Amino acid sequence: MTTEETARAGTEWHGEEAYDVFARLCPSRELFAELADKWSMLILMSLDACGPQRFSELQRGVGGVSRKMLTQSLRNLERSGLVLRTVFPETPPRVVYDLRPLGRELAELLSPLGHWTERRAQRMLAAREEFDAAHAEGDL
Amino acid sequence: MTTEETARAGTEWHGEEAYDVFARLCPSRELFAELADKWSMLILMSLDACGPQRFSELQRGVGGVSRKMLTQSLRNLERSGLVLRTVFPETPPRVVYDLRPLGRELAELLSPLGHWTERRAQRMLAAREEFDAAHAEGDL
DNA sequence: CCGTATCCTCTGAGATACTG
DNA sequence: CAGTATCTCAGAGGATACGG
Repeated sequence: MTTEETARAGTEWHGEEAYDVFARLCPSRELFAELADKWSMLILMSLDACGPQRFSELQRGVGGVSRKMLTQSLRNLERSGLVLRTVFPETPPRVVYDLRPLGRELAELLSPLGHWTERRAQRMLAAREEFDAAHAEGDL
Repeated sequence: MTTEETARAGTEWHGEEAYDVFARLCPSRELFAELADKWSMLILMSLDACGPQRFSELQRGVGGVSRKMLTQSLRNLERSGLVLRTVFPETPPRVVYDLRPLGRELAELLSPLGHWTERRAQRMLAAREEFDAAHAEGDL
């Protein structure tokens, strides 16, 4: 039995044990669930690819995100120490978001994921068609 | 303007252009949204870490997942060509899930994410407390 | 410009019970 | 064992309007 498997023997997490994202009650799972989110990931990737950005820039950059979800996701990321929010008290106000070191670490793991998805999109779409075709037969 | 930024000038995607996860209407975005999901990611990570597994093994491995969500996520992953489902026609039936090459590629990008979360959990939790404390002041 | 507050809709997801 | 089907409900998330 490997270390990995040992750590996962039970998935209840009764404290004392090491952090384990597979364990339902482990704090790291809650964090993981928050980060394993479409909007959060795209925001971090956008900040990684394009550098510091204003709120409205982010909204344009992350296509389809509503102000509500953008605000909400940014707050979570800020709260967990991944993103830095800086307000310039001008009129009209200017607010700039940037990655903090922790966020940059994560973004650098995330960006390859985005690129991989783009690179393999064709292949996955083909697989889908095949799958759908194969399963249409059975349902005639 | 970098290539990256050029590709993201508009986020509408009118076909013809390269795949772009930041574009709301790009097919790669739909794929990304499906993969940027707690359960899908944990399933791929579990298959990566522990090898081929049966349905019930996966359910135990991925703590807290319901049969419904497990089935649903596995179907999606199978449909997109990431996971292979093999049925052994015995009684009782045995069904084994494994990574296909495409899924293994992805899983190898995902697993570091899980480990990163576990490694940095403490730090993120500390940041949260700090944030919450700082914002409790203002709300007195 | 950068949000917050409110309303409203729709689906994500658990619980439960049934099938091959 | 490995699912499918149905019901149910909370909460995700969009639209809109207002505030600093």
